[in-house]
Amino acid sequence: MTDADHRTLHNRVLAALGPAIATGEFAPGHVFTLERLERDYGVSRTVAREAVRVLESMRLVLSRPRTGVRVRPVEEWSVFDPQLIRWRLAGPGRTDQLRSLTELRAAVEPPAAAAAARWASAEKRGRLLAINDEMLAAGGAGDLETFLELDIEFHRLILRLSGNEMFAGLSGVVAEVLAGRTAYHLMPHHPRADALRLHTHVAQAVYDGLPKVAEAAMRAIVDEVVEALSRVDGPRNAR
Amino acid sequence: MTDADHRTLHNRVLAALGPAIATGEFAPGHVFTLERLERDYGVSRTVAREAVRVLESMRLVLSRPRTGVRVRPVEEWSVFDPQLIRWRLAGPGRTDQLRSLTELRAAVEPPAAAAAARWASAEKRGRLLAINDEMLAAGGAGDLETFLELDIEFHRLILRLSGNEMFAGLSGVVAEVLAGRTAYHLMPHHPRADALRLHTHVAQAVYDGLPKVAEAAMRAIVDEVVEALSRVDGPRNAR
DNA sequence: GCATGGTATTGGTAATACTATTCAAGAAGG
DNA sequence: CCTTCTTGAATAGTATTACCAATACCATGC
Repeated sequence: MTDADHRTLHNRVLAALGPAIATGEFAPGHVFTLERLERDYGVSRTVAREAVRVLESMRLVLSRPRTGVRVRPVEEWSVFDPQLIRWRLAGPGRTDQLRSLTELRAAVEPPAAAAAARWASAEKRGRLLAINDEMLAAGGAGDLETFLELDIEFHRLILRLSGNEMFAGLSGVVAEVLAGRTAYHLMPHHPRADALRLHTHVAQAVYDGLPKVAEAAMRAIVDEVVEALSRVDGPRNAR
Repeated sequence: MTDADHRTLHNRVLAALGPAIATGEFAPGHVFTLERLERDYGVSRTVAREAVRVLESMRLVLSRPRTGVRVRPVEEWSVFDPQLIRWRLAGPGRTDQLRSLTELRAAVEPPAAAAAARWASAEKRGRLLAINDEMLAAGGAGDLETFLELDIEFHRLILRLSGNEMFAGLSGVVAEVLAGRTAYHLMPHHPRADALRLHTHVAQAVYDGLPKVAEAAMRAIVDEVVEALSRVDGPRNAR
């Protein structure tokens, strides 16, 4: 959610340069030099180099002597880098990014719910029921802001309870997606009654240790989310 | 597959420091200074800082004045960073990493196969059948090396054909897993007849534009892989 | 076509000044 | 006494600058 620490200069350069590359303003193949960065952002060579090194580790650019810094083809980018995801969500490609992330959610969350039902400890499974209760309350009261927070917490907890580090590593991404689809008004941001019921099913199934039920309920949730995104944003091929 | 470019000094520092952190030798909470890096690796301050910046962008460490560079808790790491995944696969935690990545594969590849069947163009779907033919040939001839290469290419193509950037972004990871489980001898590296048949089903279903069939066949493949990993490596709770 | 050398640009070092953060000592107040 | 707040020094990262080395592109000329 929070952007990278802007206290350091190289992060400020990244905050300008990263989005420029991520949104395609500096398209793949585009070349710039360190000196250019020094002039454009009024920073020293050291700082410019640090920024480039970070972009390099994200596989956004390639730096070579005599050539300069070249933007790499999109297929080579580390598209799972949280920073890069945030940059793309903030730019004009946010709809595409949101769609691909939502499809990723739809793939991962059902198995994650199943794993949580199988492996999670009793105490933590209880927390899921508690959050669900709060969600029902906030949803009924029409308090959309806290509902969003609880929704994020619910899905984050499922991913953590799965006991799989990779699944858990997606919790930040899922939070971005949940926040993003309301922030960008791409979804009807009204908690629907059937969605709420399905969350209860997931929580209860995880609590009762029923992997298949948890997986099916979660799949119903995410499939509906993918559907809703198509309705609002147009079907996939019509982009 | 290939490690990061070792031509630059900061990458050589990373090649030593990264694995040390990734494998827990430098545990979370551990603190070191730039001066320490300068002395240990015989590099200048500039190079040491560049290495730290990269680790920082992977969320492995936090650098603060007066404190030094502190290793962050594992839950905060960017576990999808390809570099980090490679470091962990090379260390003592490779079994756990392989298991979590395999579960990730199992979650993502079936939906990816379905998406490929829905959206991919005719020409590229044909390539899938061709690779499958080669796989059958190599498998029959007992040529395990080229079989592995083709297997990697097969799964990479599915992920690319899905038309989802995030799925496609996992193709490198899947390649690591496929290569890793034979390299570390954690799998019986004999292509099984039923696995081969299932690959054919996937290729044919994608070619014929049958998402549900492609998804089911792929799910059969990856579920068997997860099963096999449990058999060889022990069930998940007995780690 | 192919060698070859000039040159632009990054790679790396070193010295130095600045700045943020911590921590301890001491003062002020309860 | 004990607690809390201020103050200041020590420490380590942050940033700048200048300079030399290495590299790889590219034009030139054979």
